[in-house]
Amino acid sequence: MPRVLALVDCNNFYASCELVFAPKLEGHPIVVLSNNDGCIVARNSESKKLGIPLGAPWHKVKKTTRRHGVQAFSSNSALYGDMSARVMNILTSFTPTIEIYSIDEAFMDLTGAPVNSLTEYGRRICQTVHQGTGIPVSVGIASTKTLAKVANRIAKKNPETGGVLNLEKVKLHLDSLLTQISVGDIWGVGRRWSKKLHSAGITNGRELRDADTRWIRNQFNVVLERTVLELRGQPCIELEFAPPKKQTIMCSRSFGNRITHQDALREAVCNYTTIATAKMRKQKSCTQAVTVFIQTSLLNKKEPQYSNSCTVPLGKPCNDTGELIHHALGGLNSIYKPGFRYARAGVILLDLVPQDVEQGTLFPSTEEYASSPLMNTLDDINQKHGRGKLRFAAEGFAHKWQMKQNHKSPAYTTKWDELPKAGD
DNA sequence: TCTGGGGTCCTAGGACCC
DNA sequence: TCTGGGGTCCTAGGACCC
Repeated sequence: MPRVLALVDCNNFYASCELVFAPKLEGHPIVVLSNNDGCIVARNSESKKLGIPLGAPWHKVKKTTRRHGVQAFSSNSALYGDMSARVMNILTSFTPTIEIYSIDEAFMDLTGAPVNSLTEYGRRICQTVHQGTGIPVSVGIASTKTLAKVANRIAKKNPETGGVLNLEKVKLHLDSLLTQISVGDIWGVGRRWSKKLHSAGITNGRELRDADTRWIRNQFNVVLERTVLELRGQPCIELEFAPPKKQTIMCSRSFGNRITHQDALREAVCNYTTIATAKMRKQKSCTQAVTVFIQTSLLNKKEPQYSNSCTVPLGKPCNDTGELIHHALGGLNSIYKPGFRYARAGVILLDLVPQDVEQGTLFPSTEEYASSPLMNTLDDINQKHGRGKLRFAAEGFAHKWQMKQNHKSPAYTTKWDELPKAGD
């Protein structure tokens, strides 16, 4: 039976989330900013029409966008995460064979569904998600993930499709559709390879599909070769219904203001360790090494630059926040140099292993690496009452380095005291 | 003054071993 | 002049994704 996949992708996801709770702004241009109000990461269609570029540094475009009446929102990840979960829930009610690919995308396996009613089915998905969450989505249907991505893209760009395109049904036009897609817009082709492909005379999706696979493999790698095969309708990338555990977990932030004292850096590193470690315990893993890194602003060429990192091997798997803070601070101490204005720091937990398996020992002891009651209690309380309710003293309270969020919307769906009020 | 954050996979080359 | 050959493991860096 030929495989049938759908890619469901939320339109302008972050911007759409904000609009759900600010319906008055419907029809007006809005943008969503990255952490620290750094740059623009999402725009609604009105902002796109104004020509506001994705990725633009906010401080550079703030004035002009204001003139156009653009409303800006700071990143509100709690809101987006919660809205995402609602969307995915609805998709799962259509079929359990779904791979949640990112915060705003999911692949669905529709193999076996009658081909002629697939477009209709896609429409129902759009309507149901929109009704249930207020989020608009597009659906691309095809035989491989890469082609489903193509279909989704075309559906999104062409309103006359109603947001749904079944590539199997428009096969006659496939060549012309692929010709219209620039090679850099194909899933799996980034900026670097797009450039290299262009200089080899391959400029659009059709030319990539028809390229010689051996040549692609030699000049690029096996990953791009798979992309070519997928464009031909030959599945190479499987669906993953159960997401694998993360192999590394990172937490890093740019600071709202430059840091010049080690005390503040220590505080930040403690906080990041706490966040990363809680994430790690949530997926029931232990780490075997922790990396700390610090950087001055790499973009500011006028300032003296310094960046360094330190990896501390742990000897045995660990998931205890206190212990990891100790190691992270030790690492920080060995790389810290006074006299610089630090812009960013981060903590990475490496070589993650399952919590209750001690690797390489003859007699694994399960108790030793299970979360301690203390860590469990800590996680429970912070889960219920919000992160930072219960914390290590080293995390501090002042947090002068905390990121800028001057335009943040409330946590409408995840905090009781920030629920939207009727009449607002 | 101010430019995000968090991941994965692949490959080449060096270290090391026999 | 001329200094083996083959295998494995690890790491850093480069590419990609959202």
